Amino acid sequence: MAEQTETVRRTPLSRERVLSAAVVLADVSGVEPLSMRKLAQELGVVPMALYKHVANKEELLDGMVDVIVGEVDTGAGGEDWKSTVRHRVLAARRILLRHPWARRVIESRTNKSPVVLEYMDAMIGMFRAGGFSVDLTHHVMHALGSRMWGFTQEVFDDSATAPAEIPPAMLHAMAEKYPHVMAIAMRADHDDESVVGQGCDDQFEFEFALDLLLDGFERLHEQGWTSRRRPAQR
Amino acid sequence: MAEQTETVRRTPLSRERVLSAAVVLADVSGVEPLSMRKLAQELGVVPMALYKHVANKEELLDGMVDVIVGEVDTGAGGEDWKSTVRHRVLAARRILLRHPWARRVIESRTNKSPVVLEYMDAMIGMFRAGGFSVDLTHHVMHALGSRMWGFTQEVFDDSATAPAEIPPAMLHAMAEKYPHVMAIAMRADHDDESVVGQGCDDQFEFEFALDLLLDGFERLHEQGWTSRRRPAQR
DNA sequence: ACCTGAACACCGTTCAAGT
DNA sequence: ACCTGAACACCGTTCAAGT
Repeated sequence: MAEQTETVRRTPLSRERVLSAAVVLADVSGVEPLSMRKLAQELGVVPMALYKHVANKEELLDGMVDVIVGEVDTGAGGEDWKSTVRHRVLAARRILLRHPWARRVIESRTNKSPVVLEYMDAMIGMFRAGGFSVDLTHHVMHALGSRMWGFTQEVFDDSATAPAEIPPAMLHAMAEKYPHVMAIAMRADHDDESVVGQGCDDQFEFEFALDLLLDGFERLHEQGWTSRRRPAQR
Repeated sequence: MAEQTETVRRTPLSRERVLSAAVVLADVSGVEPLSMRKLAQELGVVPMALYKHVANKEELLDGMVDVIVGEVDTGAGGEDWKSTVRHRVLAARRILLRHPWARRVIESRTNKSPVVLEYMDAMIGMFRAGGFSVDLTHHVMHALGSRMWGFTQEVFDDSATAPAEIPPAMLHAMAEKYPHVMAIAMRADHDDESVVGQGCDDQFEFEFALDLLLDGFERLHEQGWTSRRRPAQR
């Protein structure tokens, strides 16, 4: 019996095994319910055994981010800086969409791991290779923000306001209180055949904003922008 | 003695008192350590007493966001849609900077409260009043994202990589591994007198990105953009 | 030296027992 | 009917006792 238990735990615990098990667990049921204790149980190990491979839960989360960032396809650039950046960001997005919890965790990390620094360094390098000044690149990276990881905080979630099971009386009341929100949720455009409550195409929204930013960056670069002048003042 | 205790609790508990106490507590020591139990203690009340005014901790957080959003100065618009939006966003930012925890909490909310819906409705209305189509406004709101609340996730935090107490040997090693990150952290521009590690001006970065977006929105609007065509394709 | 069970100091929330 | 103490089912992590 004790022997069989030994057999089950054949593969010894390692940082990698801990991290990938954590990623799988988060993929399956989210990060919030992910606990050191549950992770240990999943690995058939006593909770304290984890602390041999990660100092604490914070470091576990750091490691999980590294796993995800490591999955991003860094091959296949483009011809110019713009398509290179675009490709990398969309490659990151593909990974992030597979690990929805990663968005929140990446945002909560304060210490940048070597893996994360390397990713950012590469992205900065793309702008520099495109001839961007250190100055402009700096601001451009800030403007890009979390979009460089392929995600945005969807703070405008009209799918929640969308039709579904909402009773007509309530819809009517909402349309009176929040006419603009409802107009968008309903996509009721006068000069167009209205498609009611079709939800959002997140990928389209992401690329819309990404391209808007990249176009803006390009314009500033071409104008030889420096931080002496503000973008609003041309 | 029992009488005095009564006297101390003079003002009866109310939803408002619970929420504002929670906001104060979060301002002082952050949201993470904020617990129902500590909040109750702060109010001189048994933990369960809170549940008379908020259904659970989620609803407490919802309410806290409402308090913050309610603080945003909604007066004083501008002449055109652009300056109106700009003013509102920067007004929101002023409030958010006073409640640093609110950023994270706003992002974590999935249910939009009436207060939040009203804020978004007003913002959508600003674009609509500026002549924006429902279609364009929809995408523009997505592109604005959390920036409509006056904050961005500062995922590119070079203050962490900045000088401070980092030993020169380590700085040198980092400059070899992450040359681009360090170049930006050091602000070492060749064709300019280099100012070493001055940290970031968050307000400048915020306005830089905000204006970049607003300029982009304006351009699309003037071009009569519709979602049939993608922004990258002009 | 390594490993780990029990313990500590917390949580949010339920529930039954008190008034 | 209202209020609340105790309890439940969890946490992350420390630590001392076992091997």
